[in-house]
Amino acid sequence: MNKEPLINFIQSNLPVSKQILEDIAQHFEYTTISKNEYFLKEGTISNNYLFLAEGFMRAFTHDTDGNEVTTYFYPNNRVVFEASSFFMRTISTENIQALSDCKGYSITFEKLNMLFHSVPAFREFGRAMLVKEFVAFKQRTLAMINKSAEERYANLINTNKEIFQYAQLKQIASYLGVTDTSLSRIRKEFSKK
Amino acid sequence: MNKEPLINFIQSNLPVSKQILEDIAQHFEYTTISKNEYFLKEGTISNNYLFLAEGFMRAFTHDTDGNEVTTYFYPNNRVVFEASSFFMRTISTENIQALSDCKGYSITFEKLNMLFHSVPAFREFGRAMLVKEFVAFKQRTLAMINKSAEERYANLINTNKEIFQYAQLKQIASYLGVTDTSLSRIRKEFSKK
DNA sequence: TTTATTTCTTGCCATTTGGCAAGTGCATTT
DNA sequence: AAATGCACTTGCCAAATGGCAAGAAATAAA
Repeated sequence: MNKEPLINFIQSNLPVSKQILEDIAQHFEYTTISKNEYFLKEGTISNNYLFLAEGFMRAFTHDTDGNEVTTYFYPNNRVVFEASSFFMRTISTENIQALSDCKGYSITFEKLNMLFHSVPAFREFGRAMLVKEFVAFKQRTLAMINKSAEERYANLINTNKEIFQYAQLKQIASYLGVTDTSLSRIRKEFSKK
Repeated sequence: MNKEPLINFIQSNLPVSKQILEDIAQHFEYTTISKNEYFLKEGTISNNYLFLAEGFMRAFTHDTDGNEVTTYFYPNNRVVFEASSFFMRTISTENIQALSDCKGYSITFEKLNMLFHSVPAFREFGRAMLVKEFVAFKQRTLAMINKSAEERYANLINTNKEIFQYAQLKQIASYLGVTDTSLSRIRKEFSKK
């Protein structure tokens, strides 16, 4: 079983020896998730931390009216986890679903903590991933406040074009904070330019 | 120097012995910040992690047009830090400013890491604070997407009334993602009910 | 291929929010 | 007390976005 993608990813975020990397990677296990299946279901406690080597996923929750709201998209070469449920052991209000067939390497909460304990340097990695997600959310909040829907759309298409390849309009719309109707129009306007 | 508030706060988030608590608290130092002064200035690397015992603060940044956007309010009995700059050692794009005279206990990045190392259980505390902030931002993003300005206002006044005591309208407006004009109107509508 | 189903687009109009400028109220200064 | 400066409010109108329903296009099923 080839864990190169995982090892490369960790290495690019944490400068440690090849030996330690192997040691860390060994505790992750190969995982596949078929298109439309769930990595996490709301109502459960998340117990898996995943490095997504191939594929595409999205997180979503339901608003007070019961509508799906996409909260995040996960391209490959990223870690996928729901911070609050996974680390705080609380019941998740979010779902994480594969939008294409996915392959990756996952580790349980218990094992991850064991690794944090036995490989102190790896804690930095864990923290970095957490902070990274945090920053992404902060920026998104900020964009929601001071960018127009069209600007948010433009930014998304410029930085994450692959989203449009995997997700459907409605899912992207709720992520951008507009209705699918509006997104359709924005798209039209945008294509004129 | 009485560190009771700090000790009580840590204890409420982490079940460890009185002895360990004292040990942790001993590394924090008493800090005061006068009204309108800065705990963090954009352009610098944040090096302090603060437990705010008394007072009220806000974080803000500037949007692309140069306008101030309030990104967070910090009531007392909370920790105050800018995750990305503090933990990743990056230059902050945010300011954190005292909205009233503040008192608290702060610790440097270096010392905090030393504590995480020497008191393993305390790492859980650090992670919990990070996740807590994260969750708060997620919820705010969600609210920006699927709540009207009036609902966001109603929620804020119900859960954080003290904000209205310390912050001015314009600061609250940018936090809620509306103009001060609109907030003024929302407020008027709201008071009718 | 034909039919059925789902996704996306569009027209029409309503609602929300913004922009600007004038006005009011309160506090500080002189 | 008068003048100045902020913070906040309000009126008027414009711009952005939403809601609904019908239609077009794409996709899946028969």
